[in-house]
Parts: sequence; C-alpha cells; structure tokens
Amino acid sequence: MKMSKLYMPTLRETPSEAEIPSHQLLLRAGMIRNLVSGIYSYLPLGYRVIRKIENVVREEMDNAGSQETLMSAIQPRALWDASGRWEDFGPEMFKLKDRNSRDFCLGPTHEEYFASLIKGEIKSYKQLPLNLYQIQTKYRDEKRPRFGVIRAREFIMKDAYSFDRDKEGMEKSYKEMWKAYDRIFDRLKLRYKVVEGDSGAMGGNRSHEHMAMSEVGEGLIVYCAQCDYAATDEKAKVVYDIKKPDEDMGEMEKVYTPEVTTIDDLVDFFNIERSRFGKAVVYNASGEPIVVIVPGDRELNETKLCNYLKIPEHELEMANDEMVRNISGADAGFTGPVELKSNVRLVIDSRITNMTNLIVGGNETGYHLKNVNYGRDFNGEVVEDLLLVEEGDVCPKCGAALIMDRGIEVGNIFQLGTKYSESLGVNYLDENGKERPIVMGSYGVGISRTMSAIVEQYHDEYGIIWPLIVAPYHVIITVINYNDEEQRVLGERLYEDLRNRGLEVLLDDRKERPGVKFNDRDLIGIPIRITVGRRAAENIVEYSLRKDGKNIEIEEDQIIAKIEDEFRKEGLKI
RNA sequence: CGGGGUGUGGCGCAGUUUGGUAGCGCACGUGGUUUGGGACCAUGGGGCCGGGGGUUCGAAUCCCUCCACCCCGACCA
Repeated sequence: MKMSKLYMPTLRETPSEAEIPSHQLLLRAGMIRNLVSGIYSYLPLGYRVIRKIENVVREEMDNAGSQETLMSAIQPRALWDASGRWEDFGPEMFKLKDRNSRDFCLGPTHEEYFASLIKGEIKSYKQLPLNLYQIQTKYRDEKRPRFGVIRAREFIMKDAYSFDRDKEGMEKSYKEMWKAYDRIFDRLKLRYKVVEGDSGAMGGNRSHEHMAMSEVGEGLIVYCAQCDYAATDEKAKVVYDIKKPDEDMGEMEKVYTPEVTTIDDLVDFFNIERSRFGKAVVYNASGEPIVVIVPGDRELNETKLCNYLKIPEHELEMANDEMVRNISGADAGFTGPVELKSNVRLVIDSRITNMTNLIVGGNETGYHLKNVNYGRDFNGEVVEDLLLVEEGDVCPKCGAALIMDRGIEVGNIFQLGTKYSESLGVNYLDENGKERPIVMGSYGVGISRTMSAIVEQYHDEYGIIWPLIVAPYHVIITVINYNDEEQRVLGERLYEDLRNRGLEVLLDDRKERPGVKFNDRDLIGIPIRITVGRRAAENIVEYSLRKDGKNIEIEEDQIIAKIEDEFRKEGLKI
C-alpha cells in the first residue's frame, strides 16, 4: 500500500476522552474511531489488525476441530424466555421490537441460539461430539463503557459451543479449548494467566478466564506465589480461619455510641482491633431486605452472595437508608444481627460462628452491643465463604501467600452442563435408545479487546509496537525524500520486490518531511522499517526494528535475509 | 443508577466571572523556500459556540430545560 493513498487519519494530539495508552494510541494511530459511547469503527489499519487476530483464532479453532459458522446477531425473545435469561440477563441486553411489536434482542452471546440450532438435527450419540464457532459482533448495553474497545457496547467476539453426550466428553472438549486458547494467546505474544472464574450469568459450574496482564485491566486476580492456583477476585476462595478464642462468653451489653457508624469509628471508640466487630451489610434483593454479617476486618464478596441467593447480580443492590431503618429500626450505621425486625433474612459468613464476644450494631440509633455471640444471641443462614479475597491471603491449594494483580479478560471458557439443552429440549439418543440432554460448553475470545490488550503490553512513549504476527503491515519503506529520483526509484523497486515475496508492505511515498514519516511509523507500530535515504545511489538502505530502535546500514541484497531472520525469530515464515 | 466534570472549526484549547456579535496552536487549500526525527514565509477556506426555550436593545457569556461525552463510585453499616 502506498501511504499517499492510505486512509490513516493520525492525530498529533491525544483526544481528551481517552485515558489509557491503548485507547489513546489506537485513536491517534488512526486505527479506530468512536461513534457513540462504547461503539467504535475500525479504520483500515485497525481492521487489518483485527483480521490478523481473527485469523490466528480461526486457525487454532479449526485445528482444535471446531467448525466455523455465522449466526444472526438478532435473536427472538422466545429463545431467551426458554432459558429464563430474557429476565436474568437484565438491562445489559439490547432489546428491540419489530413492526409487529415482537421482542428481539441484539445477541450478547449465543448459547440459546446454538442449542436451538442443533436441536432436532443432532439425534444420535454417533453425531457427537460437535464443536461450532463463529466470529461475530456482540452487543451488551454496558453500565459504563470505558477504555475504548476494552469495555464496549458493541464488540467482536469469537464464540464457540461444544456439544457432548456426557460430562466426561464435555470436560475433554473443555480441555481442548483451553489448550487452543493457550496457543492463541501464545501466538499473539500476550503475557497472560489462566484463572478460575465465576460462571455468573452463563450458568454451569466450572469456568476459566485467560487474563492478559495489564495494570489497566478491569479484572482483579489473585495467584499463588508457590503453586499454580489462580482465580478472579470474585471466585477466589478465602481461607481465613478464626480460632475460637480462649475466652468465655460475656454478658451482652448495650453501649452508647453516638456518631459512631463506621468500622473505623468503632475501632477508635472501643480501641479494639477490627476483627472483633461484626459488620452488617444491608442489601435490597429485588425488594427483599437481606442483612449479611461478615467479620469487621473483611469485605463482603457480592458475587458469592448472589450465588448463594441464586439471583443474578443486577438484582442485588445496596439497601437505601429507608429500607435500613425499616428493618433495623435505627439509622444506617447501627444495624446488627440481634433482634432485627421479623422476616428479615440474616445471612452469616461462617467465620462469625467462631467469633466470641462480638461488637455489633444495636438496631437502635446511637447504640452498639458488645459480648454478642452467634447461637446464643442470634441465628441465621450460615454460609461457608462470603468474603472477598485480599492480597496476602492464604492459598487454598498450598497455603502460601496470594498475590494480587490486574488483567484484561481476553478469553473465557465455561462448562455449561445441561442448562441450555434441558431448557430448550436439546436431546440425543444413546446406545440404548434412551433420550438424554446434550452436555454443552461455551468458549469466548474477545477479538477487539485483544487488540487493545496487545497495545497495552506493546507500546512506548512514541506509539504502538505491534508483534509481527498482528502488525497491519510487516514492513514500511520510508523514503526520505520522494523528490529525489534515486531514492524514489529504489524505494519503488524494493516495494515491488518485497510484495512479490508475499510481504505486506507500506511505501511511505508522501511528500512529508522525514520527521513526520518517522513519527507516523513509530505511532502505527510497523515492526520492520527500511529507510531509503542519502545512500540510495549506492543501493544502501537502513534496516530498523520498531521494538529495539537500532538502525543499521545494509546493502539492498541483504534485505530479504534480514527480514527472513526476523520472521524466524518471531516463529513465522514469509 | 448516584456524584463530579466537559461540550467553542478535524484535534488540543482560550474566551463565560464582569453580556457588545468569536480567537489561538496544530491540521487543511494555494504560492514559494526547504528536506535524515512532527520546517518556514505569505495567503486562504472552514464554526447552528451541544439542542430547545427564556431574560435583554443585544447572549458563547445570565436563567430554565433537554441531550451527549468523560471521570469517580456502585465497597458499606
């Protein structure tokens, strides 16, 4: 491509709406543009990167035995009613009506769709296993789109679905997809960790996420310094044993504590460590008040609470002051487990049952209770683990300390089980002629998000540094002065030569000053630069890699060998 | 959804407090001089000042209202 013709609207200055490097650079490099909040356009260079990522994903999915398809982005409500997710998915689903007022949605994911697709077509165990995928645009009306293409309302996703006759088959499919994902992200040169995830809105039991490590990542993960344990903060099991102290139960006592409403205030007031308090958190679960008690030095994990309550996360919110007053009879800040108003669900983290002589809210404005004990003074639904993991917590697998980090979720694999096949009636006949539900898995790769994740890991102060495998072009020929006959002739000759060898080449034939050309190249991140300049008459050019910035003079006939060498180092062939 | 902020030419911004009919840098067109890390001179084009309503002789500026975008939060008993 000759750059004088390339649609590449680069920006000198950083658009003010972009906060993180990948968003800024993709905008500045003329790769993406914003339409409205959370919705983006891919310009020529950016779309080439997208297609490169897609192709890596395609190759590895095909290698893993999955078959590519393409479904509609529009889905009828009936499909979602069958699984119950028309309601469960909540406000994140883009909903629309046709001219006859029939409900549709723009697909946020396609479990129901694929399940119904094969329903009736797959009749025998002999046709299983089956694995289908697509690369398609997905729609989720995010609460708060941000970080450009990382959390967008419209995004490109590869989604795959496996169909097996039993759990063992599904687990095998799952492992194969896991391996395929490892290969995909290895080839894309991402630093990543695979962590246990919460299966959330997808249903099913096990899931893992491929997290591209990045300090701007939205996903918090913990991993073990010693063993291979790794999980999202939502999922991580909290090992936090409280030994029953060697202490007798004291007599419950009301203490006047005006203006003391937070744990910090209480610590100051009583001069006792945080762990001696019972923290009451009041939620509103679709109108039903729920009081949760956790140790005062720990935070509650809302995902775990939702899983226990068996409700989707969007149905859980903090109770407002009015609701708090209704259930406790006191202002917010004085809620406790003892003598709540009747019919309030009280949910208790199991550690509370091992704590003696707690201090809790008194359910009376201005008062707390001390020497409160589970079993004697209050009872409730005890849940083993409702806590949010913290750095330094004990690894549930080996006991070493956990480390916390951030990542961008680029891949996610789920063992779905029979949730969708049962609700949609997707069955097969086994050897005995018995009808059984198909066991499903689903597997996603965020294509557009992966592009951002790569930029987050591969950039410097001047711009993007694309790994060769996803670079929009392999080579850029920078002709210093296009009015110089010798430079122009050599540049065009190289351009033809390299293209004839199957390389993707940009020829910077613009009538710009050299500084502009160099800066644009650095910004758009083309891995290999051939500079045609003052020694063009001798057929000597310069060879430079974006990733190290070194610039060396070489003869024209050495160019191919150098490029081949670089491809080899990146594990690629021309 | 709650809180905060911002909307002025393609991008980055000033002007708003104290109303008087829109400006700077970059980018863009033309002519010229330049040409190895974002050139210079000259000249030119481009703006419903986010939308609507109001106050006023007069509104980018004051008031009301709507919209959009960004940031923070959704963690607290």
